[in-house]
Amino acid sequence: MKPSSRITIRDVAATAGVSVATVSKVLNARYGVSAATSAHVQSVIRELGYEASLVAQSLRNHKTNVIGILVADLEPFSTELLKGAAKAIKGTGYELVVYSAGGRTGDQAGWEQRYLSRLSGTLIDGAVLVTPTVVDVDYGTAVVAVDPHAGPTGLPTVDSDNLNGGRLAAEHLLGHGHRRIAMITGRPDLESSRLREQGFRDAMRDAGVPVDPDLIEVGDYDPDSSAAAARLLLGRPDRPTAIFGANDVSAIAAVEVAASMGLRVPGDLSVVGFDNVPEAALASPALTTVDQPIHAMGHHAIELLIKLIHGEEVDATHLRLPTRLVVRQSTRAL
Amino acid sequence: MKPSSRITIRDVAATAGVSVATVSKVLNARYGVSAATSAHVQSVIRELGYEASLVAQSLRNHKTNVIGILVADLEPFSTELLKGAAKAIKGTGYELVVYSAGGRTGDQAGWEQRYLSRLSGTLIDGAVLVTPTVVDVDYGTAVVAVDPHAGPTGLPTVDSDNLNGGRLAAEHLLGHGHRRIAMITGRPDLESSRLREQGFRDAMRDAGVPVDPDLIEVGDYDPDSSAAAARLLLGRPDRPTAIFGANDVSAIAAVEVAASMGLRVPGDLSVVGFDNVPEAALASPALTTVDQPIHAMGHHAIELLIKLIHGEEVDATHLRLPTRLVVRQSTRAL
DNA sequence: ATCGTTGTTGATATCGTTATCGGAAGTTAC
DNA sequence: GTAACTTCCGATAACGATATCAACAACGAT
Repeated sequence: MKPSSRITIRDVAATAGVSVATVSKVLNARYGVSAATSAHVQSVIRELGYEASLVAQSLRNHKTNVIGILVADLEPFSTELLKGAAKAIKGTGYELVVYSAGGRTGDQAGWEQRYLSRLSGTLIDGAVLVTPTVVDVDYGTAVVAVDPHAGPTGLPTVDSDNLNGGRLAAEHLLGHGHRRIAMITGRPDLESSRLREQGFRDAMRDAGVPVDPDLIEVGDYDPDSSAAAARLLLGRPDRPTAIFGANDVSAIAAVEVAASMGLRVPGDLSVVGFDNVPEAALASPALTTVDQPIHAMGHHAIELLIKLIHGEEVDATHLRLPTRLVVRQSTRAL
Repeated sequence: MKPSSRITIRDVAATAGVSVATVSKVLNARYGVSAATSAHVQSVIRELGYEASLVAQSLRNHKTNVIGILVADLEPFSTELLKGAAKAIKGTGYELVVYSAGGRTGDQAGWEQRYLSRLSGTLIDGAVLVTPTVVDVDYGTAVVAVDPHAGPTGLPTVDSDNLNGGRLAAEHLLGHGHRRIAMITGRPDLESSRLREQGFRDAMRDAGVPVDPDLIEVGDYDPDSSAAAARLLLGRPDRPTAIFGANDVSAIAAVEVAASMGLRVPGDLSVVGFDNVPEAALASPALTTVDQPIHAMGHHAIELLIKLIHGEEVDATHLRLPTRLVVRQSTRAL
């Protein structure tokens, strides 16, 4: 009583007493089949529980209706982006395949390159890249990059106003009287990281506060690396009164390091993050952070990608969404 | 200068001066091709940057090397499970497609049924179901359920020891002197929810403490629903001194409701959760909770599924992983 | 010289679907 | 009654890969 092999269009044609061509026409609502036979074929389809093979359709139509999303790792930011993308994709007729490089497992750069060449035109119709090492090459497919690699790139892009975000964070701390403000920066190869730092520096300059080079440490957007940076910063004799973390992960790591050193946040140290992932609101103390509309970014990335796949004209291939400051409990006036 | 259409096996055969059959043999390392031609063909493949079409291979081989994971929603638990699955799938030769029903959007039950019938045998070789409404039907594919629907089911399953977990939570609170202990239960249709409640009741009975029916409210594993339940419980004149949330989401919701009512956790109210998602450690106060090894569950689900796909003998189709109590700051002796 | 063996290669059918095109009816107009 | 349409339907060639099987050459054995 095994279900035997899958029901094909031929089975349907046979039991309906028509040709496969007719069944195909019925399936795709093509012109050239009478109402009567159409109804009959449809009833047979229902009766047999026939479903067209997506694989065969893909081969024939040169499109798979699958969109890939490549993330370097499932950390909070990409997870949120994934949620936004997953929601956006509903009802579009596309499916979402998730490829995760699986963290810093020495997989090295270029994995998305390899993935893409293997998949494009064969398993996916397009891809959203949420991964650092995006090089500006001609992928065979439609591609949208989120928070892309530094450097001018011709790739369609979705990001947020990182420059202004960095400025907002610094201004918030400056406005609260802080002067010795440290920063744990992100991955130097990421455009977002550079812009956040630049915004931070701009605000400091505008306020006439010099940036102490000793108070800038690289955190790589990564908890361990950021914790090390925080330990360095807070171990200094003239330790900073505030830290700006390039993302929430590094800010939270800084808070934890501070706590382990007996420093109270925000009593002894103010901390500002970036991203406003859900964890920021849950952290204790709740993290003051720069919000980027992550879900919306995922949404726009999918929308943009689908337009590109369809070959539609897109007015702006570089979408930049606004950032804003969310004040919570991790900052206090000096 | 467009890349023109994709390079096919025919192009390779043509430029290499051999037949497609030979190229195919080289690709699959089949017997029957001389070392010389093999080397030559391989160099042509490299030169042209040829990649075999996964779609065509799928059609021909009746397998796609894609595994689907169906989640009802990307809440913390499924997100963690997804991470575990994503990590486990690396190096297996399979890809992971994520299907999210997108929350309680009236999509109604049966969506995974529809998905599966549309995808199985055509786009995916098997599926992991992380979704409530798993009915015990014969899906056309290999299927593994995580935290399945209540009721005996023949489906291969991965879950954790929910019964003992519920007991651990209750015993912890009882051991701290609590007697008026409330519970916010999960979705009544889920086996996990029922078992957690049962374990809770068992421990209460063994301790000789009667369960006040007024102190059991349904939370559906959902933040809003759980918050409503918490408001009900904490609004009572004889309010409980402790709450056991059927998952971390409801426990955190309860903490928030308590805070909004001016109650201090753990001072005025002890709260225990279930799952030990990352949010539990970040919450303030850090949540005492019952840990289930979510990543491991994802890992085992993928492993089991791949074995099923390969038709291997599996010793146990029902994997039950242990739970353990993680004591943090949200509970205190009465 | 004939036969069998081994090693290498290529034609070809097939997977399940869709687009194209031709043919068989039926209908209308003269 | 025939020409010109309309409808409706089916045969068939793709899509890109793989497995089967036949063909063929080279070789040694008889």
